[in-house]
Amino acid sequence: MDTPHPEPADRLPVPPGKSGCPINLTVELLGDRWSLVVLRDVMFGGHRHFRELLGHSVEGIASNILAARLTKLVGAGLLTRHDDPSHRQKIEYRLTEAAIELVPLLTQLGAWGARWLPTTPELAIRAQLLARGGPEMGERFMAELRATHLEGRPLPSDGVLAELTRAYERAVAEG
Amino acid sequence: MDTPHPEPADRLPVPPGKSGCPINLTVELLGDRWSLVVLRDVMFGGHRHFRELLGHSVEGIASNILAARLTKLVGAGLLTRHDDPSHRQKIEYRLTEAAIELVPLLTQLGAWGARWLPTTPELAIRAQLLARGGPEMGERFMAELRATHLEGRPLPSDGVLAELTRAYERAVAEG
DNA sequence: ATCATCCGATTGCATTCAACAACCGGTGGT
DNA sequence: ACCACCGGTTGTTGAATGCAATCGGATGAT
Repeated sequence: MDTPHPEPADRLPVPPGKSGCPINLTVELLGDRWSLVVLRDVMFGGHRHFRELLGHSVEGIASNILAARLTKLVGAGLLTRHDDPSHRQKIEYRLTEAAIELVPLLTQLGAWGARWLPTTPELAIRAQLLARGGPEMGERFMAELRATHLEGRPLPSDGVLAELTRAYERAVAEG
Repeated sequence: MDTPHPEPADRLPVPPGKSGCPINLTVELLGDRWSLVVLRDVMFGGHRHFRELLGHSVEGIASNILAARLTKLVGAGLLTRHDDPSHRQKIEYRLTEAAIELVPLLTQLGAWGARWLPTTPELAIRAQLLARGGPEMGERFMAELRATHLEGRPLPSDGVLAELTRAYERAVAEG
């Protein structure tokens, strides 16, 4: 659980004998079976609690893996832990700015998968819609995420996420 | 080594009991410690042979892992194997169109890493340059890769890759 | 006060994956 | 004949992952 720093400012802490290549370091941090899937569920699914993430994910992550990933992501500065007023031992996980800036990456990931892999059509629609929206749509989405995760404001019902969700539900209804 | 099909056209082979989410399927395929690093070395390093990939990578992949990844990537339709005329048992690995279309993803990966992780400054420069070039630069780079990997033409000395390499070497010399 | 339920995890166990080092047979140049 | 090079393979070890069962504390209804 050695964590890279979450601060973009300080350069040159320099890795010991490792690589230092941006692609390699990112893969080292996020290149496993679950990290990005968990972040996807927090971003697009709006799930902020352990049980939500455990159950509502389509893939069925094991609870020990989820716990390990959450700890790692918090340590890496991609998630923050907060007490939930409604239940003393309930914990809320929120995205940090670093995680929110993964939106373009997740977008590309989804777009590529929708293009080259045998995806479920209804699920592919969201990815395609977001990719087709371009950087402008990505920025709007990131602004929404900042508002809800960083400033605690409610999600707009006319926002990007709402639009994506509606498109998905429409596809499910039609299909 | 069960491989998803490399054809974008045929939809609806539908995964058996799995997920179907574009992000999840892409993570399932590429979300490990080495797959993207190998592709990075083929794309940016121009390495097409086993020994090159084994030695010239900064990270030092083990030979058995490299062999396994190459087989997997070929099976997944991201690389193709070709005999090398210069040596009967030399094998050349070339990028496919599917792999070339990972350029935007690799770009985002590098940009995010350069922004949020303790990268080596000289290596970060390439990532930042490519990201700053936007989709237009990405397209030019992809065109270069198609020319060399798909059509067998030589790399232009005034191309994107040459420019990135020069920027890197300049940074090394100055630093 | 009791009890079922929900909360974020933890434990134990089996399987898979990655790292490391040694080695293989075929090839090509000298 | 020699030897460096070619794309791998083999064997071993420790780490990561997947799965099922379970934990102790908190909560709410009865």
